Amino acid sequence: MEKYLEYTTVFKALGDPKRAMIIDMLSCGELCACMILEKFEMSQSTLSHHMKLLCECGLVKGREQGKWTYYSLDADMISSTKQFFRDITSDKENCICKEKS
Amino acid sequence: MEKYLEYTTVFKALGDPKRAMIIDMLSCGELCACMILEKFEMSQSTLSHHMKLLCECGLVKGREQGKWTYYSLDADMISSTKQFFRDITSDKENCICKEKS
DNA sequence: TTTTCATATTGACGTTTTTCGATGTGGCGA
DNA sequence: TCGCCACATCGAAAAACGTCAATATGAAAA
Repeated sequence: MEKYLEYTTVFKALGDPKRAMIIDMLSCGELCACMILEKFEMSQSTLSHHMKLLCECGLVKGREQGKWTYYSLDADMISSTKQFFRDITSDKENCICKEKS
Repeated sequence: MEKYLEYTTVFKALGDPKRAMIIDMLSCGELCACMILEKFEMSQSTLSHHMKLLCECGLVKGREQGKWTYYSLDADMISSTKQFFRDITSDKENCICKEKS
């Protein structure tokens, strides 16, 4: 059950169109918050909140440099999320549906 | 932007541990609602609500037979979701981050 | 036909999420 | 040092969500 909970925050993070779009933007490389903000009609505090969620779930990493914060995708978390999604959507021997309750 | 919205409902659906677990259970094959209910501490109406969300986002299909409703995964939606996730997390030429705003 | 069973819907309630304006913080240039 | 800039945090308001008990629906059994 912990496994489901771990990825719950990831999917919740992806379950907002603006955050999904931010992930898409970061897929080409690091960007600072101000560059992301330019693309959206959103207050600065709202963006900051979205970035916090994206970092907390592990999909995104932040790197502070002087006044700026640069954000980039965390490749490990992305691939383990893909793996998780593959796991729960494919047949397997030790599926929870086969547990004797 | 419509593309992000389309998958928003899918990721929201996955963003609940019990629904992710239901997807996992269905990955081995069709199950009726009563079998799923057995695995959870959840009221019948709550499960029905979760199943409705899972169907509405497209991940799950329902098939009514007499008194029972059988649920199963929709392979097409699952593979297109994988594709979408792959798209937004991989570098590409026409990335939105490269659009001149 | 009447009852029973599986599931869906409704209405309510507390919790979480989204968003904003206002304010705080820490670095950098003047 | 002083003020500006990029970003984070706080507090509040509105909307969305998860959950339940009660009730409705519709099919099958009695």
